[in-house]
Amino acid sequence: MTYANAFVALADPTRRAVFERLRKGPRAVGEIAEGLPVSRPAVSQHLKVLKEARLVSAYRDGTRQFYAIDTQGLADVRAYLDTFWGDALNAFKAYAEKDAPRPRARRKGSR
Amino acid sequence: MTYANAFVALADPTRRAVFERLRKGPRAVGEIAEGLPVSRPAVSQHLKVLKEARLVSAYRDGTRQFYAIDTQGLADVRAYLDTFWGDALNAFKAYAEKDAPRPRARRKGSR
DNA sequence: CATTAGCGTAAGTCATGGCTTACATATACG
DNA sequence: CGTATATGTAAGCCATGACTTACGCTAATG
Repeated sequence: MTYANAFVALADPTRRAVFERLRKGPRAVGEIAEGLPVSRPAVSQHLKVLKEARLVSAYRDGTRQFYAIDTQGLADVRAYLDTFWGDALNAFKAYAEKDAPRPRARRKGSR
Repeated sequence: MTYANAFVALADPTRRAVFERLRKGPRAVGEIAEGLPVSRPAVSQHLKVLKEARLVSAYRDGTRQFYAIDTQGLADVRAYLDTFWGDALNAFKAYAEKDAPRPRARRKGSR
């Protein structure tokens, strides 16, 4: 159920901005916070949420903490979404076959 | 940028429950609300958010309003996530090639 | 050791949003 | 028309969470 956390994580614009800053490779917290309109502690809190959603991973290098994109969380979200695709298509199919061929209003007297 | 709304929409558990109830085909608002631990107006509000995120579509049938899954919003989210996959892999690749195979200290007055 | 750099955590503030009940709107039907 | 059914909207309450500043902790450095 990590996809639930992933949705929550990616729902916040600032947190997406943090996440997107890791596109070009691992970055330290200070580098990520630099240029963002929020404080560095705020970035730390966002990274924590992203990490719990398995969207990022971290490792130390001296006093610095590097964060990188973790594709695990992305895969979880993708898998969740894919279940809807199949279901949605199947549902439409079943609906078209079993129920009314036209989803229009069933008029009264006529027919 | 509808993926932003989609993330917000799917971040809420109740709203996901509403969304998942459409897996097996279009449903009226009353049917969706039935069995859920929230009131029917709450479901209406959730459906509004889902609709604005292009995750569901709606059509009338008499006094009833049917909602169905709209794959457009799903596709938008998927496309957004896919950009990270490529970037993440490329970044790792570039990192493994250019920088050290071991994430050892570098830069900034290294000695 | 003492100091500095780099992060994480604590505590408190404030806006957002999810929920409720009450009301408004729209369509079918006798 | 008047009523019933089905849904959307309004207003208000309250918990959650995103932000701030202040502080604590760890690791490199001289």
